[in-house]
Amino acid sequence: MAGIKEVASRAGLSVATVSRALSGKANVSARSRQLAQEAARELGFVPSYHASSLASGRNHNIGLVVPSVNRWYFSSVLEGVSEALLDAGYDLTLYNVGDQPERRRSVLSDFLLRKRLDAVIAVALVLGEDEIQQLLAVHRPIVGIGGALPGASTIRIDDERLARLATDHLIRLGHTRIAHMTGDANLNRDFKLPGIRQRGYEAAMRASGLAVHPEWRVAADFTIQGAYAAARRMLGTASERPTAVFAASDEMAVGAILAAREFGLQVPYDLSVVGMDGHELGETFGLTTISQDPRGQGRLAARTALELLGETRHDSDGGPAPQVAMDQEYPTEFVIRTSTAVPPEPAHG
Amino acid sequence: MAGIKEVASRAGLSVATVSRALSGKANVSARSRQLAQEAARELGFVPSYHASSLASGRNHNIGLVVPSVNRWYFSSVLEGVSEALLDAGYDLTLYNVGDQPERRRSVLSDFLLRKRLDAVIAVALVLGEDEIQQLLAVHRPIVGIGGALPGASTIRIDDERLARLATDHLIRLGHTRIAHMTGDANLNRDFKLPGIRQRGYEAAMRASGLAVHPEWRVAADFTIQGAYAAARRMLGTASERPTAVFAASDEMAVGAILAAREFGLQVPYDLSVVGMDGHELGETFGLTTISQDPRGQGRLAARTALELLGETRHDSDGGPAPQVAMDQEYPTEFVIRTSTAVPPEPAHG
DNA sequence: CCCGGTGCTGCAAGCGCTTCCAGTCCTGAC
DNA sequence: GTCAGGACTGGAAGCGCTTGCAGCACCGGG
Repeated sequence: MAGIKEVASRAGLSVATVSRALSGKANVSARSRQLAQEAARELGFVPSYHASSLASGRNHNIGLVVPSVNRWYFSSVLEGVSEALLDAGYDLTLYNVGDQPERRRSVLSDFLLRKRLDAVIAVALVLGEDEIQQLLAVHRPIVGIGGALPGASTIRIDDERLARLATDHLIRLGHTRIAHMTGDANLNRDFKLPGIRQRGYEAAMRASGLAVHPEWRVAADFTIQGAYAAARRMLGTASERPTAVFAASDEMAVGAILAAREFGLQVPYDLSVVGMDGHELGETFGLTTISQDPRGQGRLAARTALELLGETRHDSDGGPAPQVAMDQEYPTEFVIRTSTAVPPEPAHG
Repeated sequence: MAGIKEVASRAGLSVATVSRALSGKANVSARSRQLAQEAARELGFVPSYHASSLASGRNHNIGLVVPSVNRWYFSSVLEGVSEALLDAGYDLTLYNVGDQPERRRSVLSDFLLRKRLDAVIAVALVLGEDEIQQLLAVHRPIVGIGGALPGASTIRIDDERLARLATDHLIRLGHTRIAHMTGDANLNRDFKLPGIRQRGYEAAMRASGLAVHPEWRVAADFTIQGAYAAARRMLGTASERPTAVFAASDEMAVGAILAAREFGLQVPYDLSVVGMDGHELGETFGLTTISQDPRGQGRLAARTALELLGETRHDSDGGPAPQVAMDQEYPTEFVIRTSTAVPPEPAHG
């Protein structure tokens, strides 16, 4: 494993010049640069990460904290972040903290703070004041996606408004008996999203003077299979069957559609279903949904972090210092497909 | 940001003793250790990763190279690896190389070799001889999952045999017109798995003297939606409709089931479907499949890597040096559910 | 009483880079 | 011809830890 010293002696240059040449710094003659590059290539030299980080104070490494990696939304965000970071020559250190709060705690204190991360991107992570302070204290950029991180840059969508919009779509079609599939509060108390979307649903119902039947509020775990099981239970037992379902995620919407089919209900003629998120499966099921491109959000988060690190200043030298919005609302799109229609004629009066 | 020097002076000890005390080394008196720990806690000291890595040569960081992060199999492996690594106090650096070979190349040379990774876990990655040599040259453990990495430890299932088994299951039920959903070779030439499973299917068919109708070989992209579209096309155009489908993944099997329903075909009475992998969705669809627990494979891969790093020797000091199998076949399970049955009676002779 | 161990401890030498600073050479203006 | 200034260059001082080594106190055996 060749070090920079071998490269220097092979190139007939000093270590200092080789370092400057290879890292693209100024004040190196074209000849020296070329000599250094050639020698480096011949020896297969790659600078030691730790040594250069230690010396320069920069890590070229960004941490991503996610509660899960198995769900479409999170893996899409991850994909976007990974893409943008790889392009920028940054490493991505992944912390899949899952549901366990104690794991999250140890990740925060033992890992994140070890000065080895230049920035942290946190997805759907709700942190306590003290935790945020802890993070901000190390003076590294923090970017949040889909979760409130007071004090940090965030990329978010207006979940409550969008949930309201989705519900309104059903109401405007003429539905009055609208069920809502939400998260299971017992599963993960830190996962605030279901509650927010539910508020949007309830606000829309209330605004139109519609009753929110407790039987129509069905909790599942945000997966297709969980929602399928929950929807079956609801459709099988509800004293009055809803004519529409607003699911807090597309996976759950798909689960609801599958359950409906099981009951011989035709979507959308017997049951309208609207989802939320923009899952790839939505098209196959003709799902009406609000699409939010998590991959793009991941990319944006990574770019925001890089910008906060001053990584983009090189491009526009002379211009003003980059202004990074503290709170960016990511665009969404209401995609109307074939899973929503006017409610069926009342069967028996 | 307190350094070890501050801790040392606060504890009234030398830097050396503090270092030994905090990293759990022997030859430190209980008193010194406690003093060091107290001082460290009071100052909120966390050792600099880069400095300690540089000095010790150990990184506590393992790289994971995956072709995708969005598909169930890969995200499950990722989850397992992440879990085991987090428990061991190791960092996980993720390289989502995607389909692009040039990205893979740059990842390998620019990142992996930068001495910052203690080991590499590669999932479904087919490497050239030179690439493997390149990796082995840096003298770091490499663990492969689901892909042949000659020279490296691998964790794998016998895809060809299992595909044959799945096909045989259909044959034994009496099916003779068996379609196969495989990968699209044009999409990713490096993804060898579909070809291997297809060989198993063909071997089973041949062994039973059954014809492999070209119309029944349908290529898709290993997603539900892709398989759905492909299966629809096949079911709509095949001159002679198959009575069973063996899909090279559970996602594709689900896609096939959805397509079948679209054609009014009842699974399993009109069409038997068997998948492969053990996707969580399988239960919801009553899918007969061969289950392979990728999460467990990820955990095992991580543990294997740690073992190769000698990370487990502490537990069993005095015992023999850990022997790591170079090639571990991971157990699988044939799960028979309700998507397979005897073929339908021939409709018109 | 002397001596080899044993158990801790601290000094100091790195780990492999980056970067400050001083120095050299060369240019062009005066 | 002189000199200021710019363009490069190399020496050397770190970055913040780990660890080899030497030193010291203290033990028990001879």
